[in-house]
Amino acid sequence: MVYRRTHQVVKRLAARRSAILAAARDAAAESGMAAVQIAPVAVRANVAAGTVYRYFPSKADLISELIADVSRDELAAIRRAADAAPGPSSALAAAVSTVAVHVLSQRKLSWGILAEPVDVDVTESRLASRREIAGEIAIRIDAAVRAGHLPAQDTQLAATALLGALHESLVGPLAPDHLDDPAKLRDAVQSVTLLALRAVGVMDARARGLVVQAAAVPAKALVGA
Amino acid sequence: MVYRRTHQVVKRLAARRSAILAAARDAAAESGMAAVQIAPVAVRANVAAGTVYRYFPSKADLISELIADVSRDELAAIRRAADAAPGPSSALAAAVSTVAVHVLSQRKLSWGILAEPVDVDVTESRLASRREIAGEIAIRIDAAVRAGHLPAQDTQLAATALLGALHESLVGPLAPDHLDDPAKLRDAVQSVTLLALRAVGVMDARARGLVVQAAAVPAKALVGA
DNA sequence: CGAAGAACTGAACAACTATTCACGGTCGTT
DNA sequence: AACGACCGTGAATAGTTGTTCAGTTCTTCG
Repeated sequence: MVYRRTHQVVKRLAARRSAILAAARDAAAESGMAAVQIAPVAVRANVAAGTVYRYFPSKADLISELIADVSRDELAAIRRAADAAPGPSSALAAAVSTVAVHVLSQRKLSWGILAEPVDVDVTESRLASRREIAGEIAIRIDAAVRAGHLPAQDTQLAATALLGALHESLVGPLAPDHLDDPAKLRDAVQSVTLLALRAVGVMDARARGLVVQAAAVPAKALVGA
Repeated sequence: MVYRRTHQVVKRLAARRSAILAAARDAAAESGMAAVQIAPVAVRANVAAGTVYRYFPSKADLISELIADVSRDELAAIRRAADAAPGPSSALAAAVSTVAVHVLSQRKLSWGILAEPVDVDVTESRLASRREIAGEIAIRIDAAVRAGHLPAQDTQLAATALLGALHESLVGPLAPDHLDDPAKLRDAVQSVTLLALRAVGVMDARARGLVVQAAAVPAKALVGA
């Protein structure tokens, strides 16, 4: 009666778990959150429906973890971009651009993570996700304020507003469909970044410069996606 | 076999219809969209569940009409406020402030109308609602651009972004709960209006002036609500 | 008043999916 | 190899609500 999981088994279990999460992610990216149903996800992951419940207590947990995963990726990308920037204002511009590029390169998935109706309650994880990302943006705004590049303001509120602007204009239902044209995608990223920077108080002329710099790097990622 | 609806009956039918819509609206305002279920709404409206289907083909139609109704009210308020303003920039500021005040004075309802998950598909009516309101804001931005008060820009994109910023920061899940303090409410309206005006290119100093003016009128509405 | 049509009722129905669980297969220890 | 524990299966279950409809009540008009 002494059964211990061998390293091999542990690895296989972890792989299954990832496969299920990946299947959920793929389903969401392809057909939206409504397509993330236990049975289809299980098929995609090459397991039976019941197996999903060996790894996730409920559908809500599965989707919550999916949301957390995607957020983690995005947060890391934002930090990377911002940390690589030469100064606080550039960092802010880079952070904003990165968010824009990310949501645009995975519009359906982003929409699913952010706001698409789901039949189970995932408000908690969505809230956590936004809080983290808004917090990161707030930090960058704060740095720019302290550097004297921006007027004093409620940075948390500003960060939240910026995220709302990005999401609504790029992945919301009103967002235009310029998926066909890479040039238009870049334009959209730049326009929205410009709006965001001006919103927190960057002067128009300076903002335009920052936007061009910030757009240079992630533009590649966008084309590649 | 000549049965004709008497004026009295027509009026009663219309009243019932309104009662059902009002019941739905109340339910949404009180407990969110999840509470807008046929049976409870019917009880609220003092009719049987089946009766609801004499007036609305399906739950989706009921909710769509609810969304359209609320949007109509908001749109009218925006137009009224903007038209009463002395100039294009003031009009824009007034429009933005009005949206802010409206969503804050009915947070739960606004959230329900805008983005709260619903089990039936209402994307169409939500889209129409946003399109109308964003269009109105776009018109005001355009006017300010043509008056030379703002730099040239994609007004539709800008309007969408502004709405996103307002909604996310005031009624989104990350919005702080300052329902308790009227002063903080006014602060929030002003802060967000300021962000919005700067976003489209109003200079900081001028924007601050516009915000104070625009806040003066609707502030009363907010206190009254 | 009475017949015919319209409106209303609310209990029964239907459809959709998350979740369960008894069974069979696989893995680890002795 | 044998045994026990765990892992995987997928058909059956269950709970939730929108929707229907046969019967009842109300309204109109000859």
